[in-house]
Amino acid sequence: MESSSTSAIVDALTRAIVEHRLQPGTKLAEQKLADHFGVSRTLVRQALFQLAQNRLVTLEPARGAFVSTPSVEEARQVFAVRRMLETEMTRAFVQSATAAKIKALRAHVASEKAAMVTADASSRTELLGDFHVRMAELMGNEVLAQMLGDLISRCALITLMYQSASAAEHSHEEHADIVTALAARDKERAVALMQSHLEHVEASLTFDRKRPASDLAAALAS
Amino acid sequence: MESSSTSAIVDALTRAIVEHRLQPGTKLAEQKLADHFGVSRTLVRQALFQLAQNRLVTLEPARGAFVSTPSVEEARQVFAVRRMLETEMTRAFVQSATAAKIKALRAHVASEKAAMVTADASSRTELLGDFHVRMAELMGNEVLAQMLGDLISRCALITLMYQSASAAEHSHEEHADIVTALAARDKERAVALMQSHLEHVEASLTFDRKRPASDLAAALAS
DNA sequence: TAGACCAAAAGTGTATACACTTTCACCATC
DNA sequence: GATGGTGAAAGTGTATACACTTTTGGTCTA
Repeated sequence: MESSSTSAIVDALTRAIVEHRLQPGTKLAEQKLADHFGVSRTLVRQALFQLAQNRLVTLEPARGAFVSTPSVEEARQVFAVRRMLETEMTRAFVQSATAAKIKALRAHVASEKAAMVTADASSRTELLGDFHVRMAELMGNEVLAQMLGDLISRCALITLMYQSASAAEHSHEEHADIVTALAARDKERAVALMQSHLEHVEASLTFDRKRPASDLAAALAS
Repeated sequence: MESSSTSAIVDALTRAIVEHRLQPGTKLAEQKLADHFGVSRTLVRQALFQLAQNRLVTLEPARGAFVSTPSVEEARQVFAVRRMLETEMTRAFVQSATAAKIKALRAHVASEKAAMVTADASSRTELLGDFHVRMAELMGNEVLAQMLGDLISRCALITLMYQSASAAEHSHEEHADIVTALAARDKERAVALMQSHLEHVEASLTFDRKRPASDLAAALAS
């Protein structure tokens, strides 16, 4: 593999985890990762540390790193925070909405629509999450965008663990409705739609799956 | 994996930065820190990485680590996010408020009052920030509490960089008013008070200070 | 057979080594 | 005196070494 800085390793592992090639609970042995990426354990350890702070990986002292298995309780808390944050974000978005920003959101929804037909589950999940991050970015608040991005990558892990099939289609339609309300500058309607959207996503989680730990080498091969 | 040594270094540096013993812009040389803490550079580097993710420290490639100097723009964004999050948190708090929770907040406000007279500026700032984290904790949402804690430690750095004197007293009084509204289950009043409180804190920042970089050894001595 | 025990293997935690980059003082030049 | 170049010193980035812990697998025993 090519010359990998720490962030390249972080990105590769993040994708593998969020795209669900690495199942929650999988052990991430340092030397195996180091061999795979062609670097020393030093860089792998840095990457694992960073992923642990993103909550995608859990570190157990003297036992090693594992892909996180978010609990149901944690999932509910993450969604509760998202509701708080995004309710107010939506309100503020209407305040500062411009034609260009609406257009950008419409474009995103359009690309969602395309992906619903063609793409696989993890790509769809990623794109659906990006809608929310996109809103934050369009407001010009990097702090908000980064924070929401973190929350949503945690959601991606949760969603892929627990989400029932065919909820994606529903999410996409709700995004479209939200954009319509934003375009109409209808603040209260937009907020209400966003809240019910997040409630729907949370409600669609089944919270009863269990899957086996995945094979490290195979998952990173792609 | 996450050894107590590393987190001890993180804690010590966090305190030094938040308590303003280490001025923004100060260079954090790895070997000097390693000597001071009596460990190898390895652990110091891990700590600096972690602090960089908390935004208390900035890493410049091949040049080293420096205490962050948050820009005015970043300060405004952090406060914008806090307003979003805490507006809704306050709303939710009223919903789930119990006598015990109100009592806990009253106790905190009382300890603030004591500190206003006796404690130094950074202790007061810390205690004032803890009020907001305490609210999150009382709601039983660890994700929220941790996220707010991160935001507030960034605020502490910002506040200590920019805050004009005597704003602390004002904050304390506003906390007391918020608790009164919460105790009365007056949702809208509590939310309005929280919002204006955060606006006041942000407005009290002067955004025009400059201070020299501080001496590493002296700052960590205490 | 089930369980306890122990040694080897595997793996993590920390320190150190070394290559490469930046910084800085010193000197030569204009 | 200012400017620019040069080499040593300091510092960062990555790899490796080594101690210590956990895991594993087999053997002995009841």
